[in-house]
Amino acid sequence: MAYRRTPAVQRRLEAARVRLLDAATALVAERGYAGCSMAAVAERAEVGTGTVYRYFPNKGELFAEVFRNACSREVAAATAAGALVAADSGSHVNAMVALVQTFAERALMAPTLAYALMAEPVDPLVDIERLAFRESYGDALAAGTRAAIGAGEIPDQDASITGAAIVGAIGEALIMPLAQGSADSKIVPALITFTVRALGGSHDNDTRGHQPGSTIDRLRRG
Amino acid sequence: MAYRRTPAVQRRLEAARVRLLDAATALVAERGYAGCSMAAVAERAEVGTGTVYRYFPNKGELFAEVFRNACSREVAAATAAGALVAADSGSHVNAMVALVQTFAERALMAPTLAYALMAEPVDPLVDIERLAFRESYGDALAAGTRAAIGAGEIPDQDASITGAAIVGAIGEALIMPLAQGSADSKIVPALITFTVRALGGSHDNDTRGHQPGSTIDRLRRG
DNA sequence: GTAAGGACGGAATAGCGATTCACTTCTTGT
DNA sequence: ACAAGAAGTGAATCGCTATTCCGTCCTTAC
Repeated sequence: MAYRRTPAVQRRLEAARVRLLDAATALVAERGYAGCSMAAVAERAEVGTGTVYRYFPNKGELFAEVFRNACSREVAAATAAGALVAADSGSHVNAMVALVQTFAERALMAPTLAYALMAEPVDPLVDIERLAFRESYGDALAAGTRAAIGAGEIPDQDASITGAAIVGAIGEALIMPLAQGSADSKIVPALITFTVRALGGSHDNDTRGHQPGSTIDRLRRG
Repeated sequence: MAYRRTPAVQRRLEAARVRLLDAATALVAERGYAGCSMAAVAERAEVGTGTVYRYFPNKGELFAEVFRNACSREVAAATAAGALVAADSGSHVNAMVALVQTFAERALMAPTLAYALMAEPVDPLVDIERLAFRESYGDALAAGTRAAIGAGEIPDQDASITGAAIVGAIGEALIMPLAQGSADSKIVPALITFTVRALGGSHDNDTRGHQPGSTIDRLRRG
């Protein structure tokens, strides 16, 4: 009984785990899930293939965690942008516009990752995370919709359906640009108009707080 | 040189090909793509596994054709419904409503197939057909949008983006019901309202020609 | 009837990447 | 320095199913 897991080792192990997650995330962002064999992840993290299995029971679990992290980062950024604008402008519709805009711009900025998160064929285990991702976005939008209804900004409607529909609309409209790489600059304004109309509201073309380096700008850039 | 492919044989071969396509289609509709091994298709069509390869070079090609057929059937039904209403009511917005409604109702009626066509992870070769499917729908909706803009029914907008966004909205809002099987009856009206608002138009709640057995009813069911 | 040329069947194979495992290397406490 | 026990390694294995292969069975023309 000579080997005790000392704090230093514990830290090294945790660091290795993080390195594996980072390697996997980077690979997805670069090549998509298709380019992510376990061997490639191991190589990128500079460990042996077998080592990966000392940290994750199988590929599905590893990438489920990768997707979970990436998704929650995205949702957090978008909802934070929405909350910021809600507090700042007092308009729930404006808040939803900010949310949608942040979602779309971040997706266009990291197209391969966005495609993987939204549409690429992957593991069933990972699909669950993707579903959760879309659901989280939908929920955030549904919450905004409810708030806007409550404030009388938009007509009464089934907020859950509206939320899901907006997620789908944004996602679908982005997929073609994402698949190619041609980020048409007019797509985001068009989607914002679409969203606001679909909600049944109106929105002042608010530009407060959109200076480079502002909080909301940082949220959009990630 | 004794065996010439006689017309009778030719017909038998074509029939066998159709039987294979039908078997594959039925399997997709019943169990989804996941339940479609080549062996299962062969068994269902009552031929040996190897025989399948006398008709299709590989699995991807077989299912690409299956998807292509199913997709064009769906798109044809929806666009026909739209055209019918356009001619009947003179309103392009009403036509788009009919298109969306037909799309959604048919999807809810054949949920496993709809899920496979829209969202299930499949072969890359098949993915191309799926993309084409969504694109066809988007194009049909974009055409309707353009017509409605031209007729002054709705404000000017990028019709391609609007078309794609509507496809995405409908698809996403349907996926959860499809994944489960709970076809909430209020989802279709909600999606219609969403669509009309997003277009920026209004629509009279037209019920002409919606009697059971009418042409449009047949399009929706068929 | 029969030989040529296909068509069919389904067991055997191939290929691919996830996963394992027997071994090496490292860390720790004495 | 040493032994116990972990952690790391990567070649070998496994599992799965698409695909091939070759013997058998049909169809045709004479």
